[in-house]
Amino acid sequence: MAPTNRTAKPTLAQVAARAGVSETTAARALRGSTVVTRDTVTKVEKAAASLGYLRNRLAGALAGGPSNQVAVILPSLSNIVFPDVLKGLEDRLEHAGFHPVLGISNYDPDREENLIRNLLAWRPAGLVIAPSGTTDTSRSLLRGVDLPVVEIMDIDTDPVDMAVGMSHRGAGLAMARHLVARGYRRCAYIGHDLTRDHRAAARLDGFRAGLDEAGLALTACVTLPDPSSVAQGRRGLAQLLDHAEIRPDLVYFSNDDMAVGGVFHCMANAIRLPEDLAIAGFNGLELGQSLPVPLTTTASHRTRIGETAADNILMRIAGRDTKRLMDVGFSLIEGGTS
Amino acid sequence: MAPTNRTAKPTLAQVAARAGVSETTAARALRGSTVVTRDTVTKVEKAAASLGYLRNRLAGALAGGPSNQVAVILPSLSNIVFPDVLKGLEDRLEHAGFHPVLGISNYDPDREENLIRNLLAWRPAGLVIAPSGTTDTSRSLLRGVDLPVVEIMDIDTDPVDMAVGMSHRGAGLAMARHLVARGYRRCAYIGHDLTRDHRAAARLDGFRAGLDEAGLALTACVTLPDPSSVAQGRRGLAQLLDHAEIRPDLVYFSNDDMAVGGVFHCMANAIRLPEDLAIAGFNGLELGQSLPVPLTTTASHRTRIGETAADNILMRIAGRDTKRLMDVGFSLIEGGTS
DNA sequence: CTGAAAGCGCTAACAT
DNA sequence: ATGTTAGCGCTTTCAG
Repeated sequence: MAPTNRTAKPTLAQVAARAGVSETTAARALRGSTVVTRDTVTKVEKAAASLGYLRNRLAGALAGGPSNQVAVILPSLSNIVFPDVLKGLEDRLEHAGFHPVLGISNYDPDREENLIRNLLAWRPAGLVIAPSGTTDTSRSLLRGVDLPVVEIMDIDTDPVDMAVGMSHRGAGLAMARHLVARGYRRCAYIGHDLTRDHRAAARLDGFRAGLDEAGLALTACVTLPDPSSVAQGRRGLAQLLDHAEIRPDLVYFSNDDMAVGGVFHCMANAIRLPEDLAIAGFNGLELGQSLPVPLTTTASHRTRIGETAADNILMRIAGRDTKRLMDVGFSLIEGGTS
Repeated sequence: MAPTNRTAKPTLAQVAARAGVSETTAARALRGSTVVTRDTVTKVEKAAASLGYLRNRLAGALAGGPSNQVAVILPSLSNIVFPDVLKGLEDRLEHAGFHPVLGISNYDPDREENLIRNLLAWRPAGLVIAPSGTTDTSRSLLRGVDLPVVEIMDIDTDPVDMAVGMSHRGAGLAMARHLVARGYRRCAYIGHDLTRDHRAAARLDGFRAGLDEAGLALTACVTLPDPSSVAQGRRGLAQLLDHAEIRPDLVYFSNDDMAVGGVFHCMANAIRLPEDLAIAGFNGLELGQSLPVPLTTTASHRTRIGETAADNILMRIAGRDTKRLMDVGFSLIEGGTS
């Protein structure tokens, strides 16, 4: 009853032998093929259990069976944004018996290219990637493979296969229009490292366009070299208010982490929100909405992006058709900080 | 120069043929074996590139080559804690050319057991698990395999192979002693679902023991049925202050997310910290330390746990010896909320 | 409903 | 330094 040997893994052949059937039948029984007799299934299952048999999917996948691995490439795990996406992905994959194989590109296109190559070497059933300045080589690698590929987060560019996300430029634009309509005129921006995070850059671009429509321009634009964080946002606002020639009536932050830092700076310095200063962020994190005064921001539907990406990978594996572009949209949250 | 065919993946045999060498030599060249002539390496690499060859690790691993996959099983991705661990893991694995294959148990022992089985079927080079009430079957599965296994987060129980983490009971105990020494006497507790999160339960247990040493007991103990969150913490404190018969001078929260919610409740209701009420959390998240008044809490070294786990998996793969128990410790952060 | 044969693409031995 | 041989453990044909 106990596994006989801790090193030599029992094989299907051994299970078959013990059950007194052929390897083929044993395989069919174990995978729940309907053609096998209930009787044989029981026999084989008993044999497998008694040997402590553990299916070897390496062999299975090599022999032409399906893989249940999906390569997932994300730029970072440092704030909650990508874990939220991953959660959505994992959840749907899990329910279908699939597993994500993870790679973190750290916003580095070369590392990303490497990851693609390494993960494809495992012949996954699909690939999901949140691109970070993808190289031509990367794109041609992805184009050359015969498996469903979903590019996530962004739908502003033309995907190799499928894309799930939202328009970041559109989100920045919508926020600018909204704030201009509410009467803000002296808008400043505080962001993190934009050369790496091109989606944040797209939002800023859209925001600028929205101001421009009203004949306005940013009164100040601070970008800090480090990744976004609450501490960074707090520091950024302190710096901006110290040095800016024009005192802004609103600050648009590159994301909610940064914006919450701004809110904390205001709290600590008796700057009233939104009377003295308005603040807006991006993402719609729970954190921002739980503040004493909820943050004005744009909700990005991160988990839904993950779920939709997974669902479409799974659909394609099942042989069904999918759309090329899936826009999960965004929603403006009118909080109390503006 | 372009990949010849998008479906039929070129094999090593084809590369070898085109380079005019044997399969073995081609393999050696491609994997950077030192015995091959620089000349042949060039030839083979050229052939591989021209065919758009992509290594098939399924075949390699099946044939006895090394796997570079490491199974990783975590209970959740919903707050930043496990993503932080995963980040540490991924970072170190990545640098060694390894990839995590992920499973999320959702704090469900049965799902965990399933994940173990499914992930082991891919014959990973190692396995890292943050157990959630692991079943006997799970433990015997893990004991029966021939690969390095690290149980992470907790070192309060005896590991199957290796364990990396800290004593959660110890953290609760240390916090209680610290707060008692600072003069707090009416301590309450607010937590999330403890039946699922046994590490939070261990902290509470330690905290109680610490109070007990001073002849004290919790004046109130609220546990909410849902997962932890800022909103939940805020609600919990509101509820506690409404209903508690004894007004506490301190509330220990199950973690920082919850504690930050408590801080927000105080801010919104003009409850002064720490004069009217003191608050303590657990984890040492950046969020809590960026508050206008930094949170009193215990720093758990989450990323370090991930890094250490990965390092030890890698050491064992390299054939080196490792310790059974690795305590990364914790550190008390004396913030301004106590 | 079950079985026999062939082979997935690679790597580790063992030659040479 | 390179080649030959023999599988790894399974799944897919194709036959009964």
